[in-house]
Amino acid sequence: MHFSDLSMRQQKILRFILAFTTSHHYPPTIREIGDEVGISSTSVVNYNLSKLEDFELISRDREVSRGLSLNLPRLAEIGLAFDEANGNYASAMDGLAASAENARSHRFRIPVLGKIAAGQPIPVIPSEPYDPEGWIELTEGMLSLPTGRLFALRVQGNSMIDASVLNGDIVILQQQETANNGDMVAAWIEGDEETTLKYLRREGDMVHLMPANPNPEYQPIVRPADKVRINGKVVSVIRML
Amino acid sequence: MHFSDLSMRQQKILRFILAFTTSHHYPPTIREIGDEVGISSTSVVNYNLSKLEDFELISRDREVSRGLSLNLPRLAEIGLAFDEANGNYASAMDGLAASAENARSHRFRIPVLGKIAAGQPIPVIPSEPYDPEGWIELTEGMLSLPTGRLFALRVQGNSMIDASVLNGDIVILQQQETANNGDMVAAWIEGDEETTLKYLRREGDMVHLMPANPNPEYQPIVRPADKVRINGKVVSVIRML
DNA sequence: ATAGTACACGAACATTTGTGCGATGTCAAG
DNA sequence: CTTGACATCGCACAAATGTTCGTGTACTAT
Repeated sequence: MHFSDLSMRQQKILRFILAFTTSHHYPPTIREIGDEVGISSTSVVNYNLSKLEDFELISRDREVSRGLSLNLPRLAEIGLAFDEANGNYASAMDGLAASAENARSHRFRIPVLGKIAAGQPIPVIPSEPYDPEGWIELTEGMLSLPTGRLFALRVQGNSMIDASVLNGDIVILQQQETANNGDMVAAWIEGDEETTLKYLRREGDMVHLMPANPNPEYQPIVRPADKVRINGKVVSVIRML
Repeated sequence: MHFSDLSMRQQKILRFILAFTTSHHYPPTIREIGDEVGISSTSVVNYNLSKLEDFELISRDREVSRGLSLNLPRLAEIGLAFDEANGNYASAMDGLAASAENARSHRFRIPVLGKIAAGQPIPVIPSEPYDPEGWIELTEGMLSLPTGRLFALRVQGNSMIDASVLNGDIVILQQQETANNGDMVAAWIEGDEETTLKYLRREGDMVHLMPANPNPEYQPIVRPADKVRINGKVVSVIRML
């Protein structure tokens, strides 16, 4: 299951819910979704919403207005794709007050999507739907890189301790399918069905995911390149004490 | 303006909104609030909600179901006492001035005031944020609700490398005159006329400022307590790669 | 006393908003 | 060609939900 496996409408719906929820602090209605995604019938939105619920990408409270919430950790798992043009996913939507508010400010709003294992990778990231604890906002000069497609994860485990990334830290990643040797990346390992935070190293057709911890308990993970999918590259680390 | 200045109903309403939003991931309706707080009339809830909006403690979207959201930074400012029954954030805090002049947006704006040495002297930390070289914005849950003014500094030097604070990192500090043993603090050393970033340790009348670097080049600084002034305590570390 | 203000109540009202259902189009399997 | 799962559309309906308004009470200032 990958984000791109979803229908275009479902992808748009997810992106819209994320953008809307982030800027409004409450979820959108069926009609608001329909208007934005270009679905005239509320029942079609409802239909797709139910599909997304089957995939556990959202959860719904029936008969409750705006009774839905994103399962952001799961979204991160399947590789939510951000809007290319605007970089910032939050301004992906047009015609909303949100985008207007966003357009004039040179800020990066970054969702904290969930946790990532740095250590013994955990099979499935335990997830609660939309965690309101999570979004951070940085201003222009704070990030040097082309601003775009950013998301954040909370680190679990100590495998990257030598890279000064500790258990509990938040890493900000730039969403990308490829990365260079030496980059710290979030990688999905097919077969193992797990995501982990490691240094990337390529050797021929093999990909080495290198921990940064001298303890022998942490060993490199070596896999064929086609069994590893890069979710993003770490561009920033944040720690709360 | 303090939290306890609000009417009991308004206090209850705020606590309920917080509890409800936390557990449902969307805000409550007027009637849900009324039921919980013990208000039979929806108009009374509406009335009090409008009051709270005047105080900028919440923001509302008119004619929108569940169209309200808490202004957490402002809430922290006025010292919201959380409900023990609901578990979270049970500690009573006496919030003081934070930097939340942008009340509608529910964000913490943190000025980056300058550099701090891990071994080098730097100028005083101004009590009035002026001419920051930049600023960072974090939102609501990113920081455990601050009880004081926040500011940020850019780290120079490697004396705290063992604490995973590297050269070039940005540390966010909470302004306070005192700190506990083990806290990482920015301290002004009288006589030396310099500010430095170190771990704090008290021993009798002496204050030890401990580096976190095994290299013998970095030595603890030991001074009489009255020669050391704490400028703030590190609550967060940010690193850009 | 009189007027004014803040707060509260309840009921009627007007939207907003989720749900249900019949009809249509597509496409691949039988 | 027929069948049937998918996905879509439009529309009617009912429930959920914000708004308005007339009334009442208590307290304050004039």
